[in-house]
Amino acid sequence: MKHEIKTLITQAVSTLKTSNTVPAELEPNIQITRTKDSSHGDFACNIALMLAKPAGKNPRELAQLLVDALPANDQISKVEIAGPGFINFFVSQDTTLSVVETILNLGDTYGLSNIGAGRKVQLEFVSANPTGPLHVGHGRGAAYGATVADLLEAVGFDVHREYYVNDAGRQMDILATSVWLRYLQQCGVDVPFPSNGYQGDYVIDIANTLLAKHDRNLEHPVAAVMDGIPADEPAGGDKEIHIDALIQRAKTLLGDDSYLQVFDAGLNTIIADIRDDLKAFGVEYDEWYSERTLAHRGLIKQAIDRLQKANYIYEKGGALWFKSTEFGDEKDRVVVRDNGQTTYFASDIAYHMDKLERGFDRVIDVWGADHHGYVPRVKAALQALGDDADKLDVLLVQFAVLYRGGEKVQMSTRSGSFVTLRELRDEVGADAARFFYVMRKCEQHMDFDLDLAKSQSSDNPVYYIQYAHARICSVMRQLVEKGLSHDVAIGQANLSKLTEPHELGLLNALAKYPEIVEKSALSEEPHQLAHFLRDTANELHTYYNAHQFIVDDADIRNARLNLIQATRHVLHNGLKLLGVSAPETM
RNA sequence: GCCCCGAUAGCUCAGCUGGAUAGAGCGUCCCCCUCCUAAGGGGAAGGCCAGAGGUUCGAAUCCUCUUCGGGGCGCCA
Repeated sequence: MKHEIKTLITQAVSTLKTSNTVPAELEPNIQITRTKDSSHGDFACNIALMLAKPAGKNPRELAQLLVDALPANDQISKVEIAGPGFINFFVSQDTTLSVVETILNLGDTYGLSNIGAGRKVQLEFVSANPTGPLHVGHGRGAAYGATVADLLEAVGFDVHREYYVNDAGRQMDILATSVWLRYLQQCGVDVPFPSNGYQGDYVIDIANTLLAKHDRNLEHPVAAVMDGIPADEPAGGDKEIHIDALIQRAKTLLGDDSYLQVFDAGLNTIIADIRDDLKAFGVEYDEWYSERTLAHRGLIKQAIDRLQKANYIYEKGGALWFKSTEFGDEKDRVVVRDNGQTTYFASDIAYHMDKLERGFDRVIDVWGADHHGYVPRVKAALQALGDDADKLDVLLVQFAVLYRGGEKVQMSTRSGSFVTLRELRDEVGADAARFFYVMRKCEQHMDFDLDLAKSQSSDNPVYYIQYAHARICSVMRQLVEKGLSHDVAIGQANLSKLTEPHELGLLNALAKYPEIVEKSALSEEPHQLAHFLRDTANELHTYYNAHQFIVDDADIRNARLNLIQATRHVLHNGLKLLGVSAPETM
């Protein structure tokens, strides 16, 4: 409907252009908005206010000219000029009511569209280092990324969901070494555990499976492990130097093959765990992209070569630097260290180069807001490579802080006692977690109230919406118990009897749903859908309290049942897009 | 020091990308089940949209400055 009114206005404007009432060169941005107040009709357009000045007319006068030039349309029952010069449109009753039939026909597909026209979008999200279980901070990125992906798919984009696995680099060596040291401890070797190692119990679990598989074949005496290793921090040394020495020692004593086995035992166990965890959270990927393969396929070298050929690489202090400052970054960045190893950034350049070469029309990265400083250099690299950096959008997600009993829940990765995503799911359930995470704009800091997420009351928006859905299902069960049935055709024929304010409010909400989905998707703002569903649930509950659905008059009864069934579809479809279940009983 | 995000009711947040009288929920106070789930509904009170300038027909929304929060500024990943 919105689009149709826009078309009408566009035609009216061009009519005025041909009569020279409005300068022909104007290309106005026509905005049609839903009104807040029903006395202003259903839709409003502010075009006359915007064109008044360039056309040299007063807004109300111009509005009248536009209204006069408006083509006839039987879906519009009335057009009014109001206030300073708004053009208000009143939609005909038939059009208002037709949404019910549309929804009942389309069912699960109501709200889907094809604005994306099959354009390929790659969406990378979570991509947490596989050095331990996901924690609650990752949960927000997971819920947000998955929902944006589903929304984009709903409006017709071809979405590719990807997890970038950081399976190379020093952090992974620290993990492998941590696993091996725990393994040695399980063997009874009295080695100290480094302060900078991964402290979590899951490392011990991995060590135990390693022990079960390899018996004591990876064991070395404590002297061989620790002799000549610089002191750890608590002993007055440097924890970084200490752990690096231990990594080297592990590689030397184990040899390449055994070291890789320890490394992969850690990596594979954790990746499998992350995959299960996300799956239980309703989040699945099309691809798990390995950082290691970038090097194996020569992509890192290829990327650096291309930058070199384009003259954006120079040598300083034994390292190779990328001139990212030429593209607005605040300083140049190292891509190859003086020890010959490429940096994480070099991998990321190669990864993003590869993303664009895979033919996506658009590439979206969902990152934690703490990585925001990283955006300019990645964009700089794409520009330097001659790729279209505008195809890349980075969505930054702010932190979520958990509250329990009004107190901030302390998190500490260091001690290994952080709150994991799994613990969160166990505590509040996947539905509440998914909903709460997307209830806020992503750039908004979030207070996640665990008690509220758990509470089964109207305070909790998840239950409130789910309850509206369950209530409708319950009404349908009651109908059967009373020996009645729902006749959709009779309901359809009597829709015009739905004239109560509650019914009109609900009809309005249902008609708005496709616009909400479109807008949530295109602006990457799932919270708009979350808020819409809450409002729609409210309309339903209000209606439920004010009116009886199962009434004696079969005409009104079936018309109302059509309306609430349509509402049920919208709630169901919307919740599904948010990754939340729509239970039939509660 | 530089950069990013935020500041709206007592609390947690919306505000449809510049429009009509700034909205929800919670909390507080009053009210509604012999009736389809009270996991619900109705009503009341509650606001200098952090502050100051600017842009224009019109600003919570856009620009500048200030104040206060959160985060980031490695040859770590």
